[in-house]
Amino acid sequence: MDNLLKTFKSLSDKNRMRIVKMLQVRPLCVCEMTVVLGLSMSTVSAHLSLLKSAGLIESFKDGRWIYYNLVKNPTSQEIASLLPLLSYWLNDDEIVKNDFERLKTVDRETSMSCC
Amino acid sequence: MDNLLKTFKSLSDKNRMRIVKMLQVRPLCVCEMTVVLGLSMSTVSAHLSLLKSAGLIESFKDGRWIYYNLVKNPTSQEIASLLPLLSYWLNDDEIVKNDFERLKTVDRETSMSCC
DNA sequence: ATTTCATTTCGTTATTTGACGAAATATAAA
DNA sequence: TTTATATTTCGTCAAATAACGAAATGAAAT
Repeated sequence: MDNLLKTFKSLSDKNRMRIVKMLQVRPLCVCEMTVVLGLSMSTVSAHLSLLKSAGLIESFKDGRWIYYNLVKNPTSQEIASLLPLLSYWLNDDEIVKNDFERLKTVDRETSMSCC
Repeated sequence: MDNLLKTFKSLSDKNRMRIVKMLQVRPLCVCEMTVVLGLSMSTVSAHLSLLKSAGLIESFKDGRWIYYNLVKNPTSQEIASLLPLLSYWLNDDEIVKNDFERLKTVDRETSMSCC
């Protein structure tokens, strides 16, 4: 039960939910998320480590950056069921829509570099 | 987004999850849950009011008692999707199995009365 | 090897949360 | 109407959580 509770807990914070929704768009590095969320890097990093430990996201390295994305192979049936549901949910939410818009302007690799 | 966060938050506490799982068996009054959970009535009452405010459970009166059960008509698509999943999950969990067993012995209306 | 810079870890602080018992409320029985 | 009892509300306290800046870490570039 602890694993499932951890998963729900990781999804019950507004900023972590925004992170999950943003990662449905594309993999992101910490600095990009920092810009969209308006939080400090240490705070975003803590949220990411919590989501990772809950089994919802994973990371890979690209040069000096660490990119995060939603897990490709969930470690539990619960997460495998929740992730698809989460992509249907909240797409009409104003904050989420705004994050999606801002994500377009915050791309480290192209135009507006954030870090 | 706040409603969904509230739903997830209500599901990220061990005792509230045990309550949800117990209510999958049958409607229960506060005193019955108190016995199984080993918590004070005020604590159980607080958990119930949180689950109710999240839209997961509802209540009805029967004499001097107030019975709680899972909502028949969820107020959101999210809850409508989550409730069926929750009945598949955690049925092999030791704590949940133990609660199920104890529920059989704690029936206010028959044999062992708890309150 | 040193510098640079993205990220994580650490220490601190304010807020939220879960627990309790006591008091208040409500409702059925006497 | 008074009594009995199930439930909720209130006040309190300890523990968990989310935020920050500063310092530490790690990996690529010079």
